[in-house]
Amino acid sequence: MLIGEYLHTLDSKKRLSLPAKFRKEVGRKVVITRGLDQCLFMFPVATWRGIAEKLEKLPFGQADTRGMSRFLLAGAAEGEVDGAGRILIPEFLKEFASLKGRVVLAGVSDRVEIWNDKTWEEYKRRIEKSAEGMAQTLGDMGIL
Amino acid sequence: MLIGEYLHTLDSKKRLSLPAKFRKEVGRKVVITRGLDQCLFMFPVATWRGIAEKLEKLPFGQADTRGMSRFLLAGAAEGEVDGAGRILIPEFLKEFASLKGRVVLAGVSDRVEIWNDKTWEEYKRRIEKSAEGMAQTLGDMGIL
DNA sequence: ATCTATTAGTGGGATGAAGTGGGATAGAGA
DNA sequence: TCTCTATCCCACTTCATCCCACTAATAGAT
Repeated sequence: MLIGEYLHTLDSKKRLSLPAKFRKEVGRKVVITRGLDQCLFMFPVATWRGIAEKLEKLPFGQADTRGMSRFLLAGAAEGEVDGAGRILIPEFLKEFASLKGRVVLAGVSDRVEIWNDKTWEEYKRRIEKSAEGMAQTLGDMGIL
Repeated sequence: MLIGEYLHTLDSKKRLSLPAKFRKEVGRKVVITRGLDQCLFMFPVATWRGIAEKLEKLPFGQADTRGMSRFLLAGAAEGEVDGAGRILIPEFLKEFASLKGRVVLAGVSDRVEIWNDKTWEEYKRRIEKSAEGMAQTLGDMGIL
C-alpha cells in the first residue's frame, strides 16, 4: 500500500529518487505514464501488465479509443530503479508534467503520482475547498 | 510490449534508427504501412501476418472494407533492420506521412507508429484536451 | 539526552552504449 | 557502361548508467 507525500528533487540528469518507503513495494522495474490532471503515474510492472492487457484489447478502428491507446501507451515508459533508488524521467514526460527541480511524489494505493510541486499545492488547495461536498458523496457511497 | 515516445531523425539516406528499447521486441524483419491519422504503422513480421490474415477474411463485396484492405496491403513495404538498428523508409511512405528530418516513433502495444514531429505534437495536444472525458471512459472500462 | 552507526537523498565523474552522419563498395536498372 | 541507391563500415557526439562521495536525517546504544 503506497501512501504518503514526499518532496524530492529532479536533478540535472533527469533522475528522481524514490522515497525509501516506496522502494520495497515498487520493486526494480516500473512503468511511468501520463496521468490525469497534469501529473504522472508510476506503476510497478506487475500492476502495469493488468492495465496494458485491457488497453491492448481496444480496437484501433475507432478514432476515440485509438487516441486513448496512444495517450496511455505511447505516453508510457519502462524504467529501472538504479542502485541508489532512482528512476530516469524521459524528457517528454518531464515536459508533460512540467517537472523541474522540486517534485512531489504521492502514494495513491497502487500507484505513485509524480507532480510539479506548485501544481500539487494548488491542486491540494482546490481539493481541500471541495472536501465538504466530497465527504457528502463518500458518505452517500457508504465509504465514510 | 512496445511503449514510449522517441524523437529521432530521418537522415538524407532515408534511414531511421529504431529506439534501442524496441529492437529486441521488433526483431530484424518488419512491415511498414500507411497508418491512420497521417502516420505510418510498423509491425514485426509475425504481427503483420496476423493482420494480413484478418484482412483477407474480410467480405470482399463491401466497398469500404475493400478500400481498407487496399489501403493497408498495397501500402505495405517489407524492410530489414540493419546492423546499426536502422530501417529504410520507402519514398512513397515518407511522402504519405510527410516525414523529413525530425520524426517521432511511438510504441503502441504491438506496433510502432512513425509520425512527422509537428503532426504528432498537434495530435497530442488535441488528445490531451479530451483527457477529462477519457478518464470517465477509462473508469467505465475498469482500466484505472 | 548524547553520541555513534547506518540509511536516505543528492551531486558529479567515468565508462559504455545509442543515435547520427558520411565514405566506400556492390548490385540493380537505364 | 554509367548512374543511382541500398548496404556495410567506421567515426563522432551525446546521453544513460554505474560508481563513488558528501551531507542530512534517522535509529540504536549507552
